Order: sequence, then C-alpha cells, then structure tokens
Amino acid sequence: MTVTLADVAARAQVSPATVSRVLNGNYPVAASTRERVLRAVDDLDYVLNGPASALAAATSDLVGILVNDIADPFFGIMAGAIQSEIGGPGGRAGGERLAVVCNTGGSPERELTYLTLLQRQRAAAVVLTGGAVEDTAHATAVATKLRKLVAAGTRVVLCGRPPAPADTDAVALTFDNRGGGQQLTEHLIALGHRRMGYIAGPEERTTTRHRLEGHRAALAAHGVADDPAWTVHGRYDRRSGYEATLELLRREPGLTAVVAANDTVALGACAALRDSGLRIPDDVSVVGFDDLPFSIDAVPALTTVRLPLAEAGARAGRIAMGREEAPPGGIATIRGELMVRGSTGAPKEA
Amino acid sequence: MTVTLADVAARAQVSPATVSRVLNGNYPVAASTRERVLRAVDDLDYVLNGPASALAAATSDLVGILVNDIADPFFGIMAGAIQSEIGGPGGRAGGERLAVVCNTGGSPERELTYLTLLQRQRAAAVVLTGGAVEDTAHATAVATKLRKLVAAGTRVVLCGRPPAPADTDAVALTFDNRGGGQQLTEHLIALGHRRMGYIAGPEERTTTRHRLEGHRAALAAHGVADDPAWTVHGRYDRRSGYEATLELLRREPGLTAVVAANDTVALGACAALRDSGLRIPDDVSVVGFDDLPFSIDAVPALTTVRLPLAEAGARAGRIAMGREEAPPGGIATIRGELMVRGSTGAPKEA
DNA sequence: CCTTGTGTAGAAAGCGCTTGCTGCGACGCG
DNA sequence: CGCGTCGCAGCAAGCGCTTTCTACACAAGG
Repeated sequence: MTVTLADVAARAQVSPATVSRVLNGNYPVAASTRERVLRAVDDLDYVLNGPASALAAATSDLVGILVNDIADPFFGIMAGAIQSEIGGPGGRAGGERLAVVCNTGGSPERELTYLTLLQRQRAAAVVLTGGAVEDTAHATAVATKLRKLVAAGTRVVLCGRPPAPADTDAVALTFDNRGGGQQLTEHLIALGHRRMGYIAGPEERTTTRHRLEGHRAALAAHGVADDPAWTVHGRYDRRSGYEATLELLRREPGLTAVVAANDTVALGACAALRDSGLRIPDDVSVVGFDDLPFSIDAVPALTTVRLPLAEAGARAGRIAMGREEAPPGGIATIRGELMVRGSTGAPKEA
Repeated sequence: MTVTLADVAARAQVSPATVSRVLNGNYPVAASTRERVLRAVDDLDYVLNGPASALAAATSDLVGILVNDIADPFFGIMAGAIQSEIGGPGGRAGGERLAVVCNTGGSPERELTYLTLLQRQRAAAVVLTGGAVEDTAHATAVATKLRKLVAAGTRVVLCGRPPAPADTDAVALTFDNRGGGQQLTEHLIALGHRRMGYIAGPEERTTTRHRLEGHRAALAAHGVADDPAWTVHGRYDRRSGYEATLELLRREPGLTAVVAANDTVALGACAALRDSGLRIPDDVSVVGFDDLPFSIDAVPALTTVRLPLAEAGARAGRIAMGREEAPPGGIATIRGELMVRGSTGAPKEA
C-alpha cells in the first residue's frame, strides 16, 4: 500500500540504510549511489514516515508554540515570526520543521495539557508566549513540566513572558511591561492629567500586574492621587474595554484620561467614550499598549507603547533552534517604545 | 533514562500489552488491574511516546491547519474555531489531538511543503483555509497531494476555499465571495454611487477574483460604467489599501466610493482618504469585506460583509474530526451578510 | 462431569526507520 | 609486494508501542 524505505532501497538496488543516509545526508554516500536513490524516491513518490523516523532517531522535528489566543494579532504576530525562524518551509533555516501553534485560550490546564502533548511528541523545542498566570500551584506545575522537557532535550524559550525558575534552564525574553506602563502614565501626567482611569486585564495575569504596577509607580513618583475606584479589571478584549469605560465614567465623570491594558481594550474604550458623547482627546485622552497594526488606524490614532513583537518572536525562534545564543543569564528584557499619537492631549481644564 | 511502557508494566506487575490497553481504553481490562496500572503511570510520571505509538498504530493525533497569514485575524479566528473543535485540550471532543497551525504566507511552495510534512506525520486530518492560488500547475499539484492524503486516510477539509476537483474527496466549505462583492456594490449603487474605485487583492488569488466578479456583476446589472482604470490590485494589507487609494484618487479625483478587497485594506483606504482631506462618508464612502472585529471600531464604522469565520471554522473542524457529516456533494457555500454601517452614505452630488 | 463460553491477560510479531559496527575493495606507502 | 587506511555500503539490532492470537480461569449449561 504505502511506499516504505525498503521499497525505495529495492528499486535503487541498495540497502535501506543507504537510502536513509541519503535522505538524512549525514553520512558519506557516493554521488552515483545518491543519485540512484534520489531517482527511486522520486519515481516511487516516497514520503518518509515521520513517526517511524522520530522513533528510531529519538528526535522529532516538531516545535511547539503556545499562545493564549490565536485570533489576537498580538500572538499571531509573534507566532508568525517564530515560525519563520524555526525553519518551516521557506524559513531561513535548513531542516524542515513543523511548527505547532497551540491555542491555550489562557487556560492553565490547557497550557499544561499542551505541554504534555508536546512532551509526548518529543518536540524539538517549545516556545511559550504571552503572560503567565500568577497561580503558585500552576506556576510550579509548569516549571516542573518545563524541567522535564528540558531534561528530555527539548529547548524551551519564553517569549514575552516572565522568567521561569532559573533551574528550569528555560530562556526568557521578557517584555518590560512595567516600564511601558510607567512611560504611558508619565506621558499623561506630563500633559497635565490627574484623574486617570485604568482598565486592567484579568487580575491573575502577570502582564496585567506589571503594567498596572508601572502605572502606579508613575502616579506615586509624581505625587498623583491613586484612587482605587479608578481601576477596573476586565478581559483583554474590546467588549471589556467598552464596559469598563462606562463603569469608570459612572464612578468618576470627571476623568480626563483612560489608560487601557492593551490596544484592543483601548479601542473599546474609545467606542464607549464616543457613545457617551465625549471627544478624544479633547474631553478624554486614551492610551493603549502593544501598538498592534490597527492602532494607527484608530481615529484619532492611538498613543501606545510599541512592543517589538516580530523581532522578539524571531529572536525566540532562533534561540529555540539553537541558531542564536541565549542572553546572559538566560534572561533578556525587551523594552517598549512610547508612541505618542493623536489620542492623547492636554486635559480641558488643567 | 526515560520511562517506557515496559517500566510501567513492570511496576504494575502486568504486561506491556495491558498497560497499552488501559491507556487506550479500547479493550476490556478489569477495574482492579486498570487502577494498578494507572497508579504506576502516575508514580512513574509516565508520558506516552507519541511517535512510537503513531508508528505502531499507523495513525497519529496531529491535525494540520494551513493558513495564509497567522498574524491576520481573518485566519486566526478560523484557526481558533477549528482548533476548539478538533478536540485539543479543553475542546469538546474526547481524544486529545494536537492542532498544527501552518503558516504558508500565501506561498504555493510552502503550501505544498507543509502538505508533505503533514503527510509525513500521517496527520489525522488537514484543513486548508483561505483562498487558493489560481495557478494551474500549482492547483494540480495540490489536488494530487490531497488525493494522496485522502488515500492515506487523512481527512481533508477546505474552509473558505474553493472546492478542489471532486475526485480528491475533499470537503469544501466555500465563502460566497462573489455574492458578497455583489451585495456591497449594489448597496453603493442604491445609494446613488456611480464612480467607484475598487482595490483588489493579489491578482492570482481566487478570493480576489470572486469578489471582483461580484463587483462587476453588480455594475453590469445596473448599467453602471466600469472603467478598468478604477480597479487597482494590491496585497491584502493596510499599506496596500493606503497606496491604492491615493493612486485611485490620482486617476479619478471624482470618485465617490472605494470598494476594498477586505477590511484591512479598507482601513488603509480610510487613512488615505483622511490624509487627503476627504471625509467619510460625506465625500467618499468606503466598504470592506469580512467584518473583522476591528471594523466596527473604525470611525466611522465600516460597512462590510460579515463572513461567519468562527462558525465556518467550527464546522470545518467537526467535519475534519468526523463528528459532523459532510454537506451533500461535499460542497457547501456559506453566504456573507451585508452590514451597513457609517462608512457609506449617499454621494455628495448624486 | 465435561463442554462451551466469557472475560481478561500475556506472548510475540511487527510498525518503518536509524545507526553502530562490520565488511570489502581500492589505494598508498614502506 | 604486503599491509595499514580510507571510503562506502550492508547487516542487524533495536526505538517504544499496538494488536492479533493464544492461554487461562472461571461460570454456566447439557
């Protein structure tokens, strides 16, 4: 039924071993023999059996990429960049590897299950993207899993994620969410804002906490009051931004600025403000985070912090493939860049 | 070093066969034995070797999803929906399957290579999303590949893609791009527009052609002139929309509407119009296609055709898993819904 | 009491590939 | 001219799992 290595060997009049070596190209084979084998492969339309070869060689060419939400460009951009570097077809790298993008939906259990599944497949590498959940039990479970993966020879890279315990040997490229949050709020303070609402992400995520910490640090540094009622938690989506903004407006109609957890949330905030008859930035300024492609198309264009997602992803991909050295200590912090655009301005009555 | 089935068997005092059967649950095993085995698995922290089991059972639990651009929510949404149905962790389905999202970048070669890679992995199913390339040679090559995959027991589903030759046995869920394009243009004609620019996608894509055909059909049906100079081809991205719009404006400053290949392009068009000092929809109306989440956040909100991406993806996923019957004839056409919003209005001087 | 079933576990034969080791000409050097 | 080398190909032993077929024990039926 299906063509096997042996069939190719028979047709090329060589042993299966030789065919294998031609295909893997890691052993001297005479040019004439190689050619004969290659022709046989072609004639028979032979396709290597991945599982069999993975079993025999005890390695596989699968690379796992864990994302929280594949429909979110934040992850899509990183995943695309990672994939282009791990040498899927068309990537720069040589060997063809299959990138497995796994959508955890932000669920800790799924994250763990996917890690097990990847361990089961003996993945060559695993890249975890996005913020982690701040649950100790889960963090421990993940760390344990990562340790096992590393022990089994899988390279583990965290991209846009806080470092795992050092003994996991996982490389981490972390975004400076705290610093970014601080820059944003300082920008608003410099413009004269004093009553700023903050729409945070899900409480248990590290990303949420770090960005919020940055915001508060900026407030504290400039002696600006920090009313807890001006912070609302929600999800990282538009709807959440919309609702949270209405809630903030209800609590404090005199807000002059809204700081959103990310650009998507900011868009929802903008919509809520407009629907409330408020102009941006004349009545209320809005800032986002991430600088996703659509942010520049918002009207007015969103002031935000640009995170080099593609660059970070590419780097993570290269490290995962062992084509770039890990940063010293296994940890690199990637800063964002403040992008001041039309959605922020001085408050009406300073 | 690594724990194998045999180790578990030894610890549970049973044969490897029994352990395998407990793990796969497709053979009667006495409750007491099962429990003993399960405990041993737990104690030893055993993880099944995927390749080995795939080899022995001649099946794998990998499901491939091919997308043109993973950073584009159009694909992200479909991929997410597919994945949630194929029973990855947390999905509704029982067995745990690994979804492999492959990013072709729109390249025909990569598409083919990924198909080979999936064939090599003996994937359980493959879902191809997005428009196909209209190159005969490539179409033939893909059809051949699909035929082989199907022959090898891989289920093949096309989602948002024109049907493959009937003898490939691939199920197709096709978007009615033609009809959608027609609705959009008819809407504009009904508003009184007569001079409409069209920003098409890459020339060789079926999606591009079908949408354009719909546009032209509407023009023809209503006796509206169709100046070839009013159609510009570009890529499916914002930049392209921006530049094409400027070009259209140069060619015909009297345009009263711009029809974009998709929402992303439409956003670029809006930006170009604004930068040219034109108001939307007062001076120029704009329509997109797809109704991606951000389209409602454009200012003014985009008139577009809503494609049920998540629903289509979910259905494709179920069909791929054999949990839903294929549509009669293996082909289903999915219509879009015209969403009239703020970006379209009557032309200034009718 | 022996036969026929029924339910459960084991033995063993692969699945298709990789790779360490062996084998065998040919070549070069003393 | 003989022997050590080198280059290349083959042998065969697995890799870790699934699954068919066989084996056994016990229950029920004639």
